[in-house]
Amino acid sequence: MRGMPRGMREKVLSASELFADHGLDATKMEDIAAATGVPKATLYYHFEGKEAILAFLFTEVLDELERAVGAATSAGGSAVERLRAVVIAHLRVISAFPAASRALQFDLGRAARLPAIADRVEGAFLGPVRALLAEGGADGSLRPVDHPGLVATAILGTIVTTGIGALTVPVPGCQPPALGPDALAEALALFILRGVGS
Amino acid sequence: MRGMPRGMREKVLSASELFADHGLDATKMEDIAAATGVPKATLYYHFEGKEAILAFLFTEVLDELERAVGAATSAGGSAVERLRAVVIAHLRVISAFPAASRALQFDLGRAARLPAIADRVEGAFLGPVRALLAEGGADGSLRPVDHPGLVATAILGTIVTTGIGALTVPVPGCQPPALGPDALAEALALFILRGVGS
Amino acid sequence: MRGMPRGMREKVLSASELFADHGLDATKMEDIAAATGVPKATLYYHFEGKEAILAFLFTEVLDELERAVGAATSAGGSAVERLRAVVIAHLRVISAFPAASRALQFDLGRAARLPAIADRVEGAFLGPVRALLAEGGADGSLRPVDHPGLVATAILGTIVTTGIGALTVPVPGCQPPALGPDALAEALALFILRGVGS
Amino acid sequence: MRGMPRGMREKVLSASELFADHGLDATKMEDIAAATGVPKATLYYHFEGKEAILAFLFTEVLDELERAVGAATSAGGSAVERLRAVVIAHLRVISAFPAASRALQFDLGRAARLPAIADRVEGAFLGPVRALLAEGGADGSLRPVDHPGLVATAILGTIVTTGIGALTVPVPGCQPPALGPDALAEALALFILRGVGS
DNA sequence: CATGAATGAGCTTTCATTCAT
DNA sequence: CATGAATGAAAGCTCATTCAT
Repeated sequence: MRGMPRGMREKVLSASELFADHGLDATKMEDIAAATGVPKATLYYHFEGKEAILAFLFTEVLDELERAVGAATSAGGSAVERLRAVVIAHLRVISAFPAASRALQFDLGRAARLPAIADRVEGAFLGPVRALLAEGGADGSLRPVDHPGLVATAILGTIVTTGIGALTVPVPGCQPPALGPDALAEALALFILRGVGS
Repeated sequence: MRGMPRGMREKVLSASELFADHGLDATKMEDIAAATGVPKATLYYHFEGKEAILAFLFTEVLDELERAVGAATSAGGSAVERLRAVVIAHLRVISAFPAASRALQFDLGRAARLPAIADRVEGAFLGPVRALLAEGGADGSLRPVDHPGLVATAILGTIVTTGIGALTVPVPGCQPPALGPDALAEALALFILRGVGS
Repeated sequence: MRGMPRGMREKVLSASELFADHGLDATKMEDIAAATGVPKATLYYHFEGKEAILAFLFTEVLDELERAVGAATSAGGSAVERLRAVVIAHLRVISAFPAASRALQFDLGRAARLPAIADRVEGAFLGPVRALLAEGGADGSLRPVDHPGLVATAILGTIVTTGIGALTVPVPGCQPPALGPDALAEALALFILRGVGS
Repeated sequence: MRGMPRGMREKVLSASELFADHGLDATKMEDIAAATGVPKATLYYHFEGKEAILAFLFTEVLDELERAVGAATSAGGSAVERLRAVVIAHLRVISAFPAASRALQFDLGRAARLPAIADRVEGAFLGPVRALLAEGGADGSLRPVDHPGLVATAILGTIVTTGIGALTVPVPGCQPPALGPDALAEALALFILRGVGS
């Protein structure tokens, strides 16, 4: 990917919607060109191809996720407070990049198979959360868990599944009384920390 | 979809792997024909197209899920016991249809946008689980929750994300020490009921 | 073509409209089956294929044309009277088989290249009219012409072009004040006998 | 249809023969590509599809027809002289574009149903000829006719039917002693002006 | 740097036709 | 005799990608 001129980043980000709505395969270079106003051949001048554009979008989201989760985990406070901060941070990222997040989920199956993406998710979210679970077990603010990898994945699934559903708008007008990212985080954190048992 | 002759069902089910590995768009009718042994034109005789075949696969999984979850929720016992049964049931379905489940997750973005699929997930899982949450709140075996729809979705995300990761084999050899569906259910139920708080 | 059971002829004739509207290639066996109520495989039992069905329709029209023109030319009277009768006869056939006539014109290019059809047109119309021109030249009721074949073709073109346009309804509602076959014949006979010169 | 580069027009015109010999449906894009030397995808880049290519060919002929008939009718002289000029002009166009004219007649049924083509024929031939008939009725050089539209159509049918038969070569070797366009025009003009009556 | 024009490589889909019953 | 089911064989069309300017 060659250095992008000013404005290109924003233009290309605006293609997220397309990928989110149709998926990688059904999104044609022609459509991207039309949606961004950047001629097809110019897109090829800056990106290797369609996949590179999608990867760029994913990278933008994952960069932000890494930054936000990093900030949350490296802040002060007990493990439980920082885990709560992670949930909020993640949902805010989804809220900030709704279309790109939706695109990421749309092509999740494919994305998860791209080692580059899997590595980024590991580094940006799963690793930090596993570390947090360990620290929490040690400082007594979290319950020790037998399978930290599994639990980290469960937390990721919880956040992403509800976040995409509640914070992005797949079909206009068919959402329940939408919670904002912070209210959603409140409810989710309760679920993640306490579960549903009495 | 015309009435399918004996054996066709099994042959077509065997195409799940293809969809699971490549996704809808990258799965060519040619490949399906080769994998199933059913000539391309014959597939078109029985199904409207590629999408209809994928929908058929999804339907098979969701039928089984509905049956299994239905059995779990309608069994005797407290709400908490039945919720635990639902988790086991769901993971067993994923375990029984690993490829089709993976395909369902692969094309989740698309699938979730198909109202038919969304309705089936609602009827097969979300509805029953919301009912269970309400009953549990009433009988005291579960903690009352403010947003039952959100929590049901969180439980679904938890089960599917970890189930697909642990019970199906996307890329050979890169799994953690694989738990079976029942051991996984044990661990997940703990997370879902207790959360990770201390 | 096997012997056709009762009612089949009428059913198949009712497919003329399809051929007239879409042409041979764009008319699918499926459509013919649907339009006639005769199952596709049964059509194949009675006809060699699509072309054979179209040929059957053409034959019906050309049989009738031959009969009608034959009656007109073999009636008594001068050559000019009989030529006038030929014009009337031809237009009545078009009027009696509007869809099949339209189909014949639709696939005229193809039909004219089929020697069988060309021969039938020669035998049913061109030959008799050439004979009439010769007789008329002899009995003085018609002007002797240098190229009787050319003139016979010109007469055919005149009748068919105007007849199809005026007596069949390609597009509903866009016809000029429609003349019936006999009024049309009157006008055409005047053109054919007198021309437009003063 | 995008703007065509130099040489494309000629190349595409050379496909007339294909359409003339096989008709629209039986002419495969592949054949056109082979015949013109223009790759299939490039044809699709310049034309919407097969029909658009055929329409382009028709347009070329009809443009020329319009020009030639326009010149003939706007020349000086009496109506009868100009009508004679129209016949010559039309036959010369057929002679200049034999394959495309044949293609036009081959798919006449289809073409006539395309409003665009019908309009062009009206503007290029029928309208001018109707005007001529009116002028001739006024200046006394032509016989007044009751149905000018019908007569104009009859003249068109006469010219086209004989012109295609005599000036283009559908099947090698089965033509009568071929007249050239001018000799043919002579014979036809006689028919059109005087008819065959004595 | 940017891009309009061009195209190679496929894939979905359609249908005429066959044949076992 | 009649027909539902099945399929082989195309062909139209699309699209990612390239490249000369």
